[in-house]
Amino acid sequence: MNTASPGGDERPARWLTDHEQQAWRSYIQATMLLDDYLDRQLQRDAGMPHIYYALLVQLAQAPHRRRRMTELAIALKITRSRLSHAVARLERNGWVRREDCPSDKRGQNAILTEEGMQVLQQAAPGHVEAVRQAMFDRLTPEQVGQLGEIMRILAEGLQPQDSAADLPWLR
Amino acid sequence: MNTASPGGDERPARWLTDHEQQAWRSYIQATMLLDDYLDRQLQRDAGMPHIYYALLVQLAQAPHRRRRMTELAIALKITRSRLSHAVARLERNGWVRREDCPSDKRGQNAILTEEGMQVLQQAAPGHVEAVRQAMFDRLTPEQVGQLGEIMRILAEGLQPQDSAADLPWLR
DNA sequence: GACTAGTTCTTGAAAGTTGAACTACATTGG
DNA sequence: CCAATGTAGTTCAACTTTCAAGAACTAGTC
Repeated sequence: MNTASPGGDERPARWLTDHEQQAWRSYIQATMLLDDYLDRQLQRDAGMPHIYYALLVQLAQAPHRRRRMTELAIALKITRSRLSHAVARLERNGWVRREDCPSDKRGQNAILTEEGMQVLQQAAPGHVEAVRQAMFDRLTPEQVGQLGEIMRILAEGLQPQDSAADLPWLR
Repeated sequence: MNTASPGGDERPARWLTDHEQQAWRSYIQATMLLDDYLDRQLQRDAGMPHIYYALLVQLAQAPHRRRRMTELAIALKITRSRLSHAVARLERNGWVRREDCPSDKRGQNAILTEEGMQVLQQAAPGHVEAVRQAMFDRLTPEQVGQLGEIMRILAEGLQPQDSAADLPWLR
């Protein structure tokens, strides 16, 4: 019905220990719940899903409030296709506009509009408060450190290999 | 364009410390990357997204390999609507079938078919290996413990409101 | 110049998700 | 028993995401 797992099928398959299983289940539950929670919060208070908000944040922090599409896609760790649709939607809302890249005619810059900046400024406090209340108010400073370190390790291991390799305009 | 944040706008809004921001960014990145990674792995090797796989696992572990729809939705922490669609799709594939609940005519049981069980058994080792390779092989046993504890705390805090209400002994 | 290969971004269709409206049945209180 | 209200699950419309394909451009090579 689908491709068999590649070579070495006879390997006895290391299972997870109870300890690991418990951590895994908690991880899945917590990340799903938190993701849903923040998505709903932002949908309600700012009219957009979490990733769209993150996109506006990226633009707000960038010099001149603008950034190349590919750069954005990499920073947000999403596909260019997804980004295209997202920017198209934000553009329809008037939060973002596009501009041809002068140095590379294939390129596009996404630019945060004044209106987009205002939406962001209105949404930010509520969002930060939600994050704080859902995560940081519940963890000790020590746990925050542990979480940061663990997540840093996991993210590093999942980075699409090339990542830093070729972005000449970032150098 | 959207609802203004409710009352008390003048509150100075506690921001995140650098320490917290760093942890937050790593968290967002790691969870996005891991989710994508596992979704792709399961789509490739088992022809379904992660949550659908989790649904089959739930059924496989349930007595008689069957479970009430609402019960499943709660266990998976998804909406009933989403579950309806998921079961419909899995039913079209022949992995799951439905059955009227004898004791409550409104109810439906989802049942794992023999074919579904086989798909699951084929997919499981590869999935476990992916989880292991992406997470547990990179963390020390101590970190696994920390992660489990942290995620347990977060999940608990996000449980749809009632949760703590009728578990007085947890207070 | 023109060929080839690679990059950038968009597009359209299919698959998945969401929230609200809806159907059908169950339960409760008079 | 009956009306009112609640619960189980589905369906609809709007939206987001993914996948595969393609248009437009750049750069290296002969």
